[in-house]
Amino acid sequence: MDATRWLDEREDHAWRGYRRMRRLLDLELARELTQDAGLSEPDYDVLSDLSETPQGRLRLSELADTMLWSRSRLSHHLNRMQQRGLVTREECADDARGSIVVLTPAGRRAIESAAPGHVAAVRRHLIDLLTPAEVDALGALTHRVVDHLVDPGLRAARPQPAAEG
Amino acid sequence: MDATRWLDEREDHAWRGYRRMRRLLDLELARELTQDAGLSEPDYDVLSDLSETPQGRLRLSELADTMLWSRSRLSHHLNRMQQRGLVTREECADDARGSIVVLTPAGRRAIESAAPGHVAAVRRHLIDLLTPAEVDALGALTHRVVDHLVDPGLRAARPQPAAEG
DNA sequence: GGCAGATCGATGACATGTCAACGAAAGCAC
DNA sequence: GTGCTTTCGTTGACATGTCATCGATCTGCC
Repeated sequence: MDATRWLDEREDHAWRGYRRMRRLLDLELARELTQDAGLSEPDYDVLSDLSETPQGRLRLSELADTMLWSRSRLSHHLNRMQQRGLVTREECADDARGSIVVLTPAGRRAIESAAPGHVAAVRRHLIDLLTPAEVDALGALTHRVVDHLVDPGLRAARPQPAAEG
Repeated sequence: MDATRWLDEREDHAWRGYRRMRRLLDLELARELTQDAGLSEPDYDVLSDLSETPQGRLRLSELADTMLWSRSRLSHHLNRMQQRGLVTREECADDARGSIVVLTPAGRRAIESAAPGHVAAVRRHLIDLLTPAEVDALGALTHRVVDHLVDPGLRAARPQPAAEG
């Protein structure tokens, strides 16, 4: 049992910063989204993923996997969205167990009117505060962490500081 | 009404990466924390902040502000932690409205036994996957975003790549 | 002192997320 | 086809977070 390697000052700074940003950024984006469009962030994400498909239709399990949600959570959330008329469910022809989530016209209007404001908020509170190099670093770093979480066997190594371009 | 500036490919990559990392990293850290120490992340944060004070005591509102929690949320959560014997409440001498949150011996044991494993998990799943430059970049970027959210008036500008000091 | 308004923390109602369990249907072995 | 196992999506119970509200107390002002 060797001694714990605590976080040094820089590591601690990064870790605390990440957690504070996560909390405050989420709060602010959710606040603006609710105020401007009457949608929660989960609502927005569901509608957004649906609207990116050609037909505005997705198998429930496929949508859940894309969003990294449990089927249970998605099912509950769809009930609420369905009651508000944003989505409907249809039976799946191939698989009688399945159900297909369908964007309603109202749902499409909702996401289309919400998107510009939301993207602007993401820019204003995050993206436009970063240098291009930081945007790239954030993209690289987050995807490396995600890949490692999905498959720790990959031993997702730190890229070598030098070399490579 | 000018056209929306959508996210370009790199910006979208960073934004999607951030959201996926946030979700997966939180899930994994919470999972390990529950399994190894019987604590949730909120539990851990409360205990951690308390244990960093000399006496293990903090005014409720002070703790709430530090954690960026609402007083309501903290009050609810303390009820649950109190029932499990991790904290207690004491009256505040200076201010009869106030209450002081106190770490119990059991609470101190809980955080002290949980901390090494949790820090190791943070290293394994995040910090140790980053280059030193990325750690610094993450620290700089997140704190800039946080400062801007706390006080947008600061116009927290992107640091100039060159020059300036 | 006495009043007006702010702050503190608690509470109840409600929204949301998690977890375990379930019935129905599909897949697979034989 | 018959059974065993897995997958799909739903459901109910419960844990957690948010919001509006409340009584109590403090603060500043007169």
